[in-house]
Amino acid sequence: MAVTIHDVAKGADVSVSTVSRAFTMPDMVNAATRRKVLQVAEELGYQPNRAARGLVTGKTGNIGVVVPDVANPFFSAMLKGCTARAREVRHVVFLADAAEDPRVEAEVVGAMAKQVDGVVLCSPRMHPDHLARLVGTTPLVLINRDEAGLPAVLMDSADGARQALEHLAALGHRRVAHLAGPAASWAGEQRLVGLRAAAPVCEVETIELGPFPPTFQGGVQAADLALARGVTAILAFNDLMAVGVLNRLAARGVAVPSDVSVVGYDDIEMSSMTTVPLTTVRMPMEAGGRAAVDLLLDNLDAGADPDATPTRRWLPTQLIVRSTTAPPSQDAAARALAGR
Amino acid sequence: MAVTIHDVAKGADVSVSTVSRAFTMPDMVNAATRRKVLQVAEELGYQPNRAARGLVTGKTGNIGVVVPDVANPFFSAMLKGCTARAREVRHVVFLADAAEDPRVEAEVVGAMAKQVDGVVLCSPRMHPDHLARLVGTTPLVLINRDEAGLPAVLMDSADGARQALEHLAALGHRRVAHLAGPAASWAGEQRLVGLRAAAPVCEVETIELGPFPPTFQGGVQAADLALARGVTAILAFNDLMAVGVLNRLAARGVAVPSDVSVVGYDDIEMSSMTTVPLTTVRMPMEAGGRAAVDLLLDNLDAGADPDATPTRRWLPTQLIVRSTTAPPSQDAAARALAGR
DNA sequence: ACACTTGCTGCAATGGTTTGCAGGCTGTGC
DNA sequence: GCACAGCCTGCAAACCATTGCAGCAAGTGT
Repeated sequence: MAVTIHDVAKGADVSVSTVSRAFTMPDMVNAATRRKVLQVAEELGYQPNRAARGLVTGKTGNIGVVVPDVANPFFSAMLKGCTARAREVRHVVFLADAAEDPRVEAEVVGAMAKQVDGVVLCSPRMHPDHLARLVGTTPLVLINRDEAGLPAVLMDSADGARQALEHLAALGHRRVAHLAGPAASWAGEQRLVGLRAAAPVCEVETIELGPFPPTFQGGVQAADLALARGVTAILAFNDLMAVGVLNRLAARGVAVPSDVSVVGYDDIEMSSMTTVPLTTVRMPMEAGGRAAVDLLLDNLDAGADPDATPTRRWLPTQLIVRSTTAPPSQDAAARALAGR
Repeated sequence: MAVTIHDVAKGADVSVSTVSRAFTMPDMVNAATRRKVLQVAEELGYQPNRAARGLVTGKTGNIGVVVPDVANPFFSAMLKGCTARAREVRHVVFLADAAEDPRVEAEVVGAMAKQVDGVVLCSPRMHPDHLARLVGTTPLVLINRDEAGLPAVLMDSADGARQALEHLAALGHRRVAHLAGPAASWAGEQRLVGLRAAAPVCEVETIELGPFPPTFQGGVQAADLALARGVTAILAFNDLMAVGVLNRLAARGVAVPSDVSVVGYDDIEMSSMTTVPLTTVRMPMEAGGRAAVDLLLDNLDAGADPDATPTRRWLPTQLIVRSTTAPPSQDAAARALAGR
C-alpha cells in the first residue's frame, strides 16, 4: 500500500541506492538522475520511512518530549516551542504526558527511547535516582531542573524573584507574602533563594507560606492565609495561583492593587485577560522549548566528543508590570507596619 | 549502546525468536524460559524497538495527532485525552502542531505517516481536496469535521446552541447576538444551524455578527458591535472570545449579567476562573480525544472488513450555567425591545 | 516397541532504508 | 593508443524485530 523507496527506484529506473542518495546526499548523484528521481518521488507521494532509516543510521529525526501535563498552559507553551523548533530543523516530535506522575515519566521515556534521537524532559518531577537510570538509555535534556551532568535549559527564576521584590519595594511595600508551589519544584527553590537574597537589600520582610498546589484553587486557599498575616503584597508561585488569589481577594472585598498588590510567575496568556491585568514575571516558555531542542541536537552532533558535551543554557526572566501592583494605601501600609 | 533483542537472547541463552515470543505471545514459550527471559530483559533494561516491529508487522503501536495549536486550551485538552487514552492501550503518540496553517497540516501527516498506525486530525482546517489526497496514505480519524467517508468524532454543537438559546429565552431575553468564529469552522457552522433552528421556536431574534478571530481580542472587538445592536445577551464562538467580551463590557461599564448576559462555548479551565464565572456550553474535549483514538484503533482492527469501517461518533454537549447569565434588567429589556 | 501427537524452540526470510565497496564509463594528459 | 583519475551507480550487508516452518524431545496410546 504505502509507497517505498523500491517503487521510486522502479519508476525512475535506477537502484534503491540511488534514490536514497538523491535524498540524503544529493551531490553524489548526477543532476539529471536526481531530477528524475525527485520527480518520480513527488508523483508517487513518496516520503522516506524515518523509522527504517533510524534502524541503520541510529538517527531517526524524531525527538521525544515529556511534560507533566499538556493541559497546563505553562507546559503547552513550552511544548509549542519544542514542536515549532523541531519542525524548523525537520524533526518530528513524540509527545508523552506524564499526568503529573513521576513514575510514568520514567516509563514513557523508556517507551519512546528507541524511536527518538533524544528526549526533552520538561520540569521532570521524577526522583534523581530514576533520572540517573535513564541516562545512557537515550540522550536527555532537562528544562527547569539541574541535575548531575545533564544538559539543561534553565530559566533564571531567582533573578525573576529579585525583580519582583525590587519592584514591590520600590512601590513602598515592606511586608510581602510568598506563596510556594510544590515542594519538589526546582523553579520554586530558585525563587526562594532569589527572594531570600533580595529581601535584606530591599529591606522588605517576607512571609513564606506554603507549599500549595500550583493551581487556581491553591491560590484561593492561600489568599486567606496571606491576608491573615497582614501583608500588602503577595507573590504567587505561578499565574494560575495568582488568579486564584485575585478571585478570592475580590470575593472578600479587598481591592487590588490599592489594598493588596499581587504578582504571579510565568505570564501565561490568561494573565493579560483578567479584569485587572496581572503583573507577573515572564518565563520564556516557548523559547525554553526551542532552546532545549537546539541543545539536544547540538549535543547529538557533538557525539562522543567529551569536552563539547553537557551544558546549561540560562534564559533570562523579565518582570511584566501590569495593573495588579501599586503603592499600598496608607491604611494598608499602617496595618502592615503594625505587623498584623 | 542501546540494548537489543540479541543482547537479551544471549543473556538468557536462547534464540531471538524465543525472546520475541516471550514478549508478544507469552503462552507459546515454556514458563521457566519465559521467566528467565523476562528477568534478563528487566536487568538489561530492554524495551523492544517499536519501529523495527512496525517494519515487519505493519503495526507500530504509535498514533499521530495533529492539532492546529497546542497552546490553545481547547486543543491541549483534546490532546490530553488522546495521550491519556493512548497510554491506556499501550500506544505512544506523535504530535504535530500545524501552527494554524492548513498547508502544514497536510505536510506533517506526510512526515509521520510511515511511523504511525493512523492519525487523529483535530479540527483540521485544510481544504477538502488536500484531505482527500491524504486518505489512503494512512488511516485517519477526524475530530469536529465531517468529510466524505472519513470516520469522525463529532461534538453536538448544534444542540449546544439550542440549549444556550433556550436558556436565554427562558430568562426572558428576546434579542441576542451571536459572534461567529472563523468562517471555515465546522463547529461554527453547526452552531449556526442549531441557532437558526431554535430561534423561531424560542421566539428570540438573533443578530449574527462576525466572523471574528476566535481569541480574546476577537471578543473585545466584537463586544462593541454587539452592544451597538442593543442586545441583552451575547453568544460567543468560544470561551476565549467570551472572556474578551466580558473584559470589554466591564471596561465600558456595562454590568454582567444584569445589563447583558454572556455565554461562551467549550468550558475551558479559565471559564470558571473569571471574576464572574462564565456560563458556557461544555464541549467534551478530553472525551473527544479519547473517543478519537478508540475509533482509530477500532477501525484498524476491523482492517479491510468493508462494512465495519468508517463511522461517526457523536458526543453530547452540555450547557453549564454559571454567573454571566440572568434575566435582563427592565431597562435593558426595554432598550432591546426598542430594537436599538 | 512403534507411530503419533503435543509443546517448545531455532532457523531464516522479511520489511524499508543506508552505506562501504567495487565496477563501469568518460575524459584527460602524454 | 595507453594509463589513470574522477564521477556515478549498483550490489549486498547491516539494523532490529516478527513469524512461518521445520526440527526435536518428551509424552501418549496401543
